Amino acid sequence: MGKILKPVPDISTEEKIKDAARKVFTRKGYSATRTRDIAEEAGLNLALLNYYFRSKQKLFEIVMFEKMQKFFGILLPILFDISTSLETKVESISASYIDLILANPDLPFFILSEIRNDPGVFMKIIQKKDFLKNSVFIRQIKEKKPEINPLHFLISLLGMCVFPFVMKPVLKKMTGMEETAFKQMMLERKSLIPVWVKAMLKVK
Amino acid sequence: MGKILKPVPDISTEEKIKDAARKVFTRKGYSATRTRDIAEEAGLNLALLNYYFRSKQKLFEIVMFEKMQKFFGILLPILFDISTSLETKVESISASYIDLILANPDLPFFILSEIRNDPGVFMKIIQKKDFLKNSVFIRQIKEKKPEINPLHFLISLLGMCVFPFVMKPVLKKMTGMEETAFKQMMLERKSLIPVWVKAMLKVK
DNA sequence: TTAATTATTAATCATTTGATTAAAATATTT
DNA sequence: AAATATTTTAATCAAATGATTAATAATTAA
Repeated sequence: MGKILKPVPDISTEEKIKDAARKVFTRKGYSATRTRDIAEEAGLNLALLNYYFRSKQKLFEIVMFEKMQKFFGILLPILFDISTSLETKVESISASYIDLILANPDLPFFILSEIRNDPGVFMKIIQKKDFLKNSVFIRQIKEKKPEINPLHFLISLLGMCVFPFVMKPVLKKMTGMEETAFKQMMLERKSLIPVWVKAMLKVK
Repeated sequence: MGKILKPVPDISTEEKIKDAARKVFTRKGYSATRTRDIAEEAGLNLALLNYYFRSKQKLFEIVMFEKMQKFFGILLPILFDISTSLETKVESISASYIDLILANPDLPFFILSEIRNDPGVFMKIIQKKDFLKNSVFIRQIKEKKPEINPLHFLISLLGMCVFPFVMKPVLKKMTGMEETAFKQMMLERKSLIPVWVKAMLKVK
């Protein structure tokens, strides 16, 4: 017998709410989320949401900001890395984006959806209008393919990495594919996409 | 003077409601749409929605079904066309998808979003689980690239066509790009994507 | 023209939902 | 231990929202 040595270090109420909010908001989006869903998910009284965070909106903003940092925090450092080659950047983006989304399947849809609903939320992450054009990545593409708008390649690269996750429900319905098979394909893409992008940059 | 010859043929109330519902549902999604938004958009009394269509849900299903037909009605005939080459199919898909979405900018996000919320709505369009695997398109790819899962190429093709529209709000914020410049880029992609896909199928 | 049917409106209902409050429980300080 | 501060709860509020109703207007049939 004997008393319990570690008296339940237990996660704080505030953090329980944020955890639940992350889960529900990213799965259902702001509009479809009820504050009661979050309270239930957290196993807490509804009033505690307003006690710790002032409103649904405020709680959402905290979650949204976190998620945006996750999503763009991977991309931006790579795009602006002066020490790596274009090829290396393409490999890094493929690998880290696919790994990130495999670990956070609802992330891309959530981000794209909420930025679409309110492009204003995006401001806190992205400062200047045209900072992307001066990125190392874009300049490296322009060097290799001066005749084509370099944005085309960034868009295609991101599309090949992210879009499969966005269309996953469609894909599953159309192919009968299971989750494990899907994940397997996404792992394959980590090495396929760089090969494809290199081919795209070389052609014509 | 003289009386009006055509005495306002005017669109029917029922159609006015559907028009408004199409617009509001596709822009905001099911959850964020208020029946009052639709009534206001149509310039009609709220009760008429329930008079002509039984409920918000029923009205939504009609719109959703239409939109799915639009979205998949383009893709499926091409994928199953036995009379065209793989190259032709890739060109058709690029061209017709990009044109379709340029004319209906909210379409892809709406479709992907609502299928994600309720994969059941998809059933009415897609019948068998694995019908895609037996499509001419997939077989043609398998012939040309037996060592890679042919789905990879379909996913990449669709990603390159559709994803730019899904990430448009992000793109605009990050580049300061205007609507006309965006459209211009999408027109360029109609010819770029087939070139890229061919290169992807050839490489390695 | 009158009667019957159909379409439209304003008012209202019942739920849902984000938020608040006052009391109770728990923890902290003195 | 008593006093004070903090956290949690149940009950409730007000506004929003999908839906209905009963009365009115417009159209069609007799």
